[in-house]
Amino acid sequence: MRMSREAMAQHHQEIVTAGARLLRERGIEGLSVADLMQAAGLTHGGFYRHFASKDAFVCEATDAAFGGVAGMRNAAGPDSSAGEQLAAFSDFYLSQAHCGEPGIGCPIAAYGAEAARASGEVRARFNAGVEGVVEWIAERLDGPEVQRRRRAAEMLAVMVGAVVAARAVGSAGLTDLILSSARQRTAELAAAVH
Amino acid sequence: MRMSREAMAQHHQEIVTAGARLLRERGIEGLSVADLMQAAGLTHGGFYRHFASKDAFVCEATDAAFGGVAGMRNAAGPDSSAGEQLAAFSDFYLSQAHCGEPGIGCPIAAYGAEAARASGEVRARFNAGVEGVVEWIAERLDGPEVQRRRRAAEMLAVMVGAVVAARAVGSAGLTDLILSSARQRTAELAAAVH
DNA sequence: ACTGTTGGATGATAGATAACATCCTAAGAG
DNA sequence: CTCTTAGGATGTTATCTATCATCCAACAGT
Repeated sequence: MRMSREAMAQHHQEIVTAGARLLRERGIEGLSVADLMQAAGLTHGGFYRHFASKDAFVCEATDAAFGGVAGMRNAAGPDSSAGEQLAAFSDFYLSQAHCGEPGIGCPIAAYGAEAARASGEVRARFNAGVEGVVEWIAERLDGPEVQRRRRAAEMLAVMVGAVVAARAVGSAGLTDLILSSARQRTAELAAAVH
Repeated sequence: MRMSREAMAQHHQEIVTAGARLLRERGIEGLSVADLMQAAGLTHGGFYRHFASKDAFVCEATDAAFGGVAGMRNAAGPDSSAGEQLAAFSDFYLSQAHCGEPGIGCPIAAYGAEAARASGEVRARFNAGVEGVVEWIAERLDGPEVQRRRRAAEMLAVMVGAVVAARAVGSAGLTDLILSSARQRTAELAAAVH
């Protein structure tokens, strides 16, 4: 059943979109090609007309997931001040909502550990993604370039670690403690901005 | 080939020890029962004489892995000051060595994200493990109980996030930036100790 | 006899291919 | 420019092989 060029592109898009979510929900090894294609409304056989391998799909879906992070960064709107943008970003990142819905959240927290043992291509996408986040944060901080990057990296680390730890523990009290202490630190870091 | 009672206990111990390492190296879904038993010097068939299920094994191995973290915390020796103990812990945690050898490192950074979607039993072990680390750090900080726990939670978060992010990116420069900025922050946090 | 180990069996599921049906697209004829 | 047609792109179903967790019967040391 050959489809039109647009239909094909749309299917590709749907696979990547659904995949970017499922990848964050279930991890790389936890997501099967069959489940992925079913989520996209297709059957598993057609997968390899869109991707050379599962790994190639993971690369594309990872890019899409980091693109979602970019959207999350712009939640405060482009007209807001740097401080407001940072606050909106870290507030959402460190929210219970983000912890509860990994599928729409940060790929680093969702499957960064798995990506560390993935192919070089996947790691390259993560490298670019992490670099992008650090740069975006650094642009919104004050001070000399080097210090801004250092503080941006620290901010990313607290956020990622807090969400990973908060998701791993079951107790609500511990989750709150971790998230709120991280929120406090990100607020401090973002305090001195232009 | 029946073995003595001690040999049986020793085998159990070997499975758990080898498993605690492999679990951190490959993740829960990335580790097969057959590989695990082979690493322990046994064949796959006997696994279920030691554990009711793979999940039960993951629980025990997770406890063992957190036990390894406790050993890592005592690297500075019990005679050192609180500040020295904290510094030794965070210095190792945020070292290239720890990033390069997940098998002997922190289970939260290694498979915390996977644990978040694991069974309630596994999550309970993580809860206890994380609580233990936070408590250990908090005991070595100064100030009122509540603030100590907050700072301890923040410290754990930066460390976990830094290692997860550092492992996920390939570039040495980015890894260094992340680890060193986290080291700087843990040093600040540990500065005011008794 | 009991119990832990072995090696193999089992059924499920994984990623990846193949044969086949469909029908879009581009090239050439008029 | 329009119509036709050959060829290839795209999706479906069925299937392959490997591997997974789990279980079991036979063996062997206590």
